[in-house]
Amino acid sequence: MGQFPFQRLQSQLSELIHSLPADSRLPSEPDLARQMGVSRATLREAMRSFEGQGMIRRRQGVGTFVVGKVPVLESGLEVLESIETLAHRIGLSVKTSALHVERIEADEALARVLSLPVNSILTRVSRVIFTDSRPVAYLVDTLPEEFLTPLELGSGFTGSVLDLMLRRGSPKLSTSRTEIRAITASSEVARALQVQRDDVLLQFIAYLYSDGGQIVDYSLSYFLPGYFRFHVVRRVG
Amino acid sequence: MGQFPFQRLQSQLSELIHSLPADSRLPSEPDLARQMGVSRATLREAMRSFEGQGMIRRRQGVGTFVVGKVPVLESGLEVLESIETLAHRIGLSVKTSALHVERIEADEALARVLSLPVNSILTRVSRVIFTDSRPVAYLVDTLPEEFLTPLELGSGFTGSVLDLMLRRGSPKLSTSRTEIRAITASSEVARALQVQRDDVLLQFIAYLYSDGGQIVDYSLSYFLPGYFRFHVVRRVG
DNA sequence: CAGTGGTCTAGACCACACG
DNA sequence: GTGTGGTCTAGACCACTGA
Repeated sequence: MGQFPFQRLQSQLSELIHSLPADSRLPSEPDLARQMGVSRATLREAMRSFEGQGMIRRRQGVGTFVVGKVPVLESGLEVLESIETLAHRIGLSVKTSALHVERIEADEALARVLSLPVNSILTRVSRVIFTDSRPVAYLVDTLPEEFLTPLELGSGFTGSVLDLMLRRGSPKLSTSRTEIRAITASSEVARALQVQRDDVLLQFIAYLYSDGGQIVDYSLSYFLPGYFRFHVVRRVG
Repeated sequence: MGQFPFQRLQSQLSELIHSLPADSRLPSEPDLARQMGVSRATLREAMRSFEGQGMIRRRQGVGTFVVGKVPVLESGLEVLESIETLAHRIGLSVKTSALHVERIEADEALARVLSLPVNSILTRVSRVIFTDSRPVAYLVDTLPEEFLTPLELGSGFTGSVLDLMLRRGSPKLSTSRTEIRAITASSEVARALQVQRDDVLLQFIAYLYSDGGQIVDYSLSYFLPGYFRFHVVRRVG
């Protein structure tokens, strides 16, 4: 056995993956491990990075597949827009699924971020965005009941709280302060996005303000790298 | 044995870590695995996420330590500034180490991003930023020799190409287009930042333009989450 | 040198998808 | 049921640190 099984493995796997057509299936893990002359644990560890780069996709009970070119949702961060609007502008088709609307009470942490008393009534909207028959973003909006009640969400509601407010025209919105983080997927988010626990994600934590300076919406967004490309133009000095 | 060793493990470990004072050492991995009633592999997998969150730090040959509160470098993305300038503005002390300056030739990929002929002479400046006696950022600048030669870098050069150009006053700089990604650490970057391979990092890919529209500098930046907090103010519609 | 974290192995059992 | 990926185990050896 070589002294650096891991690096050798990665290049071997890279060649194998690139040599196969899109959507084709790789050998099963036990078979592939035997072929490569390593244990299954080592094989899986090496595969992790390829999955993180979006080159392969593993589906439990089915197999491991080569991923072809994927549509990319590219956007500047200067202007706030919904994923739906972004996709439409680019000419890409996205679908909302797993749309859930809940009525919840503010715990201490939520009360603090929304500047409200504890136990205030809130509306929570969570949803998963699909494109290319794959979940690529998981979005959770939390906002005071005064701005949105579950009852207001009739048919035709796509899940975008931002678009709904813009369509409604009230409250008047001004800006969103968005923090950008790199994180690993929790069990909950991993399930929603059909990735492994501990896979890398881009996270936005956003506070949306009305033109009166009030916090209208607190949102958490999780994006699959590879399907999104965010950029910002920074001025010097 | 319980049916979900992993989740139980995580909460047990979380309690243990929080119950210990900063900088204290955890039991060795074999000991801890025995105490928790799991195999060492499972223990290490659970520890990964804590390390990713910056709660613990593992050092080969030494041990695993609880990390206390760490200084955070917070910054908006609207304005481009060097890490040194940012740290100074916040009142934090950072040190540059592993400063390397090379003279290289543009390969095909570099030539394309810098809009130059292949084999053009380039200057590459790479460095690691320390704070709190820990590497927290790894920065690589690549730029045409006409803008910076290795010879220009006398003593007092901190490593910031941006600051040097601003001090020098030429070329005149306008904006930087910065792409923001969540990635896992390659072996090279992992070594520089003293983290595990596959640990999550925030990456900036930046193109710095002169006011003539020419690309002056192409930079890759890798940030340890937990030590940096980047945000952007987005306007609506 | 002894002790630590980093890597790897061979095998087992589980949860899941699909015929 | 059969075969897949997901998880876990017990043990081994390596690379590194610091006394």
